[in-house]
Amino acid sequence: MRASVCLKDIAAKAGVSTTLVSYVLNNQKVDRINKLTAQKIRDTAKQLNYSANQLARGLKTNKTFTIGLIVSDISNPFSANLARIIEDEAEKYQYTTIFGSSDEDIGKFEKLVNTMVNRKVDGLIISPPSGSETIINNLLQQHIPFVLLDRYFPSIKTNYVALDNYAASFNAVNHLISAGRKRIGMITYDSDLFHLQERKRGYIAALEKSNIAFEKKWLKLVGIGHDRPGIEKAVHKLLSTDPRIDAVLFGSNKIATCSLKLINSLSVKVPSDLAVISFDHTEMLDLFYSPVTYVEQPLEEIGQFAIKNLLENMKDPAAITGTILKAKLIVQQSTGGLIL
Amino acid sequence: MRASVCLKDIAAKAGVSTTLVSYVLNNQKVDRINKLTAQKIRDTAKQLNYSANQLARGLKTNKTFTIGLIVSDISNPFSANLARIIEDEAEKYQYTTIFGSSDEDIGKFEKLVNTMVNRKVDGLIISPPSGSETIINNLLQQHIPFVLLDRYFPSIKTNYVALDNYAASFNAVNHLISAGRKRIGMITYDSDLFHLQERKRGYIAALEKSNIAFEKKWLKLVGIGHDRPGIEKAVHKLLSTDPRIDAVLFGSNKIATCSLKLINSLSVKVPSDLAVISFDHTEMLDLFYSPVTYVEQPLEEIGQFAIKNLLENMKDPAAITGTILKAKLIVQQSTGGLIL
DNA sequence: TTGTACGCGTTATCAT
DNA sequence: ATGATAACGCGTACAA
Repeated sequence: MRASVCLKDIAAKAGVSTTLVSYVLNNQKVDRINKLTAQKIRDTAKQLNYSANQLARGLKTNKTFTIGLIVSDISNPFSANLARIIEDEAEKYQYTTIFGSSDEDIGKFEKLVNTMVNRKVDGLIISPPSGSETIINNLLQQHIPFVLLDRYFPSIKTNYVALDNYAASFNAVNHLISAGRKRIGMITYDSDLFHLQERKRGYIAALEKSNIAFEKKWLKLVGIGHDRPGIEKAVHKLLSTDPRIDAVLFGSNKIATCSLKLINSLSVKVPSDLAVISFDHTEMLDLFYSPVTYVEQPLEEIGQFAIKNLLENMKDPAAITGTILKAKLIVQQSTGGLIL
Repeated sequence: MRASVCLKDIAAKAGVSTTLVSYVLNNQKVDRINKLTAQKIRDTAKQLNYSANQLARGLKTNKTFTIGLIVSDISNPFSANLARIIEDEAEKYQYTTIFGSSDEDIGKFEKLVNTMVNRKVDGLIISPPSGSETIINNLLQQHIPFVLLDRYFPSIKTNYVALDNYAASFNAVNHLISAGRKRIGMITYDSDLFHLQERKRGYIAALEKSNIAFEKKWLKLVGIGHDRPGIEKAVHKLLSTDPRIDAVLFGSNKIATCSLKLINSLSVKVPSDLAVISFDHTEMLDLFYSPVTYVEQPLEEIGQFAIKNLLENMKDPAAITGTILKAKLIVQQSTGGLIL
């Protein structure tokens, strides 16, 4: 018992060759085929409920209509939202998406890349972890189309879609300063990833621009994995600075969620004691007792550009596009003006 | 230029047949192959950085090591968390996951199923939308291994992993009653999906058991899509019942999030005016001004059973397992006792 | 150890 | 103007 009907079955039933069946069902050589024959083929195909084996087709055509998506963790709302947009966008062009989570682990990441390449995905959309330059360069050498997502390596010429993290951070901190804050802290990841460096750079630049002397104790770095204890320690340390900080920028939605949970259980009041801003939106921010100002990434655009750049790169290997998008600061109560 | 090195390249370079290369690299017929030859093959394979074309292998072996996951919306935290668990669990057995979101749309759903079947996934994990019985029956007829996730059809004998939604709902409402609530509302989806019916049934049964006469105006049904206006209308209606309800059970995390946002902006106080319980956990619930009691689904277990049942069904087509798991009620402040 | 057919769909080439 | 033959993509499995 074969699993499903194949071209041969249709050919046999319709009394023609598989060649003809293939041509008809793919609308090729339309003018050379007798219309009645064509109709008969179409009818039997429908009757047998035929649909092509994509494995065989892919093997022959070297085209699988599959896109590989590698994020750091699909369960993170940021990734999940992006995945959904990419899925929809890919579907518009008949592509199916396969995915994997790297957990920022270079070993897992490499394995995922290899798996997807061996499955002959037509292209990859990748959030590369720290230290993955070699792997990315390999992809380039193998002429495998891909787009870096959310992050990129300035030293490597690739497609990428990312945020202007410097500006996003700069504007967020600037907003805090405009609201009268003077001692502004930041909790972000201890990582050499460029986009995270940019967030840090924007933070410090905004302070400098307003002649606020940056103090090292205001900047706390935490592990990029699931470093809940690290984040909680950072919050405690920031809250025991003397004089105490009056504002803080969280470098990611995870950091924000974890920190706000802790802050919620302490006697610190937002925004009177402490103004807070988060990177990325989650529902939680709107439902915090003092709805939280946040840096909104244009997820739709990011996803759309990722697919667009990827498709272009698949058509033309020389088409390499770096896309930088701007964030939007959504101001809510958590950064309300100081009562001086 | 061929994309990547294939068996033939190794065979040529090592001066042996492709057959031998295949055997060696797959550790077959180990005892019949000259160890030196084997080593030479392994060396050249490594040297050329060979890895097998999974398309070709799958075509021949009828095994792709791919699992298809269809949820209603991958960006929903419930689905995203489950997806992550399933991804990890599948990876333990070398399976790659491809995914798709149905948006509870039967057309989209059917298309996703077909796409995945044509890609010769070894099995499917599916959250079926309402009205998909025919499609599910087709899968059974085609002997395609699958497991229904989160939902199932009592009328069809399939693998499934689901929650005891009746008990979950019953216990939640019972908890409200124990906390002194007398007029308990529920907002849930207007759907004939069994698991949602069960939630409703549990709610009503709990009222009856405590001799509370159920009133129709306490139960509000909203669209299963993205029905924000419907949910908001339901909240308003529930809050204008007279005498006003003193508790409400939200039938999903989406309903909870949307409702709580609205409630947050009104003058209703949780839990003194209104006790609330949500289905499924999201961070938001912990950060609501009165942390929200919720029905916790054992996501890990659900995901693990899904893969386990699927793998068993793949080995033995006769192995059909229905798994029902119990929810846990996580009590927080939002259901605090009434001050009488 | 090796040749070769096979899985299935595509397509260049050949035949009426 | 219509249609069929056969090679091919790549890895596997069985006969030789």
